[in-house]
Amino acid sequence: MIDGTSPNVARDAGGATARLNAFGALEASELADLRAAAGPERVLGAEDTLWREGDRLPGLSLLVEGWAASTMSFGDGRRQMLKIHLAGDVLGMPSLAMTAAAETLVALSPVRVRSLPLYSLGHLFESHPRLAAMLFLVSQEERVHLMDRLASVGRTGATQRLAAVIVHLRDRVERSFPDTGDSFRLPITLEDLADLVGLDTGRTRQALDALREENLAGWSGDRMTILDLDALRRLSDLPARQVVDDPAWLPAGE
Amino acid sequence: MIDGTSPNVARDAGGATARLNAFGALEASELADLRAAAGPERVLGAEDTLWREGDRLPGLSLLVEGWAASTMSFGDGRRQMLKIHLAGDVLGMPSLAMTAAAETLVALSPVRVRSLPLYSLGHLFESHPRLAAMLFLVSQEERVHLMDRLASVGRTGATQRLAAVIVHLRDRVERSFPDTGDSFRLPITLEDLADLVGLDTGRTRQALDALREENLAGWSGDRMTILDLDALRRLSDLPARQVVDDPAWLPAGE
DNA sequence: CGTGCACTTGACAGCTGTCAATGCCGGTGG
DNA sequence: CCACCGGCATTGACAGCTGTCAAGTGCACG
Repeated sequence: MIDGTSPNVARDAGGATARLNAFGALEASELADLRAAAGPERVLGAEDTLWREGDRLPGLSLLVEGWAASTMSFGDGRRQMLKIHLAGDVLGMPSLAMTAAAETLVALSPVRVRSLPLYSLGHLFESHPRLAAMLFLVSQEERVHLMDRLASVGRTGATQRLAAVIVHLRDRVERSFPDTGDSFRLPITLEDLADLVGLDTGRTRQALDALREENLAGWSGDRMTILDLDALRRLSDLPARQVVDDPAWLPAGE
Repeated sequence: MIDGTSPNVARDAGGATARLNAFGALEASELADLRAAAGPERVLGAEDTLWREGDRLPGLSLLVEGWAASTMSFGDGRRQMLKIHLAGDVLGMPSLAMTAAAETLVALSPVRVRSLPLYSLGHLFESHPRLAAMLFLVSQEERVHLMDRLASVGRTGATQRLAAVIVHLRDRVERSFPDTGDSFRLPITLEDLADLVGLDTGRTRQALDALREENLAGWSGDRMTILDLDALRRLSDLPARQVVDDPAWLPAGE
């Protein structure tokens, strides 16, 4: 592995199963076809760009290992980080609906990715309806995540926003790597974190200090440590989202 | 019709086709099954609630006619409006991934809705993969929309944010009702608009005045009038998103 | 030992939210 | 018909929060 902190739970089928399994166990034939569809692994370095907003989307990518981020930039250079992607995430789905990529995708650390050709997506909807429905559900989950972020950024102040981001991150890391303790690696710069929260670096530092001061969370070097998750969540004022287990309406596997 | 301003383009199959047709024409059998799956029409009054965040989601709803909004509220009463729904929208999809509804859904005007039972969603993925893929694409489009909003709210000031919201609204109204001119009905209160943009009513009024001052847009009573769309879009600093026409990878219709 | 990059800190202006006072309008009840 | 009331909109004062900018620090790298 490139990096010592990514357990291989996400490697089953090139990084896709960690997220999909949340909505029900994958069957053997589904897994096999997923494996077959994904292209060979490619390795990219930190700060490499998979694609830029405005580009024609080259296709979907499965993030097998490492950290990546999607961002949107404004004309004056301001940048909003939309999401940090972890191993197991499928990259590029939103832009499928558009003629040009809506987001820029950059590696935050060295990453390993496998591309997923578009025709195989069509095949997937035809041959594996249950798998397609799971992909659909992952997208709905992302929508909820974005809605949470929008509400947080639109209606709360610096510290509260930062708390929300940290809690979200922790929940996602925990779900991908269930054995994560109260601290996880977060290999980004302060400016990246500021872009993620929607603040400048000065205010982000202040907010971090505030969280540290109240023994809620600490960030040193590239490691985020949660000191009081419940209090952080209360501060963020967002409910703990619980992903549905195995929706009754899912088509049966074949 | 309840209200004089909604053309019936969206009524083909109970409100779903306006959005789905964007990604390719629906076939006869697809249409017929959609029609059959949707429940009877229900009429709700303005300010009626379809469901509240935290509720168990009663199921999907097709918005046949009228305006609705999804919102998220914080403990202290602050509220973020996530989206204004138009006739043709499918309501409730994000919460499918969760055990409890993530958003509150309220009618902004009298509305007509048809419920779409969950088991029929499973059937849809099995029997109409092409239709399922279109529903998938609609979700991706929504993700891009949320990403745009997040970037706008996170990184731009009051007037710019308001401009972005107005442009987004116009684009969506225009797409659902192609014969819309430079003005459309927007039956919401100033406070609703403020909740949508992520501002208070005072600042929203100021921003509206600023747009009016520069002959970009005007809002009087319940009607929004676009005076200079290009300038508005430039101000918002978000690219004009172009929805993909007929993706090559879509499964063939049967 | 220099150079560059990221981080830290602080002053300051500008923007935004809160709050309160006022006006407007439609609906209700006398 | 008229007085009253409640909801919504408008406006302004004010404090507080946030972004910009600049200077200084520490560290990794060459």
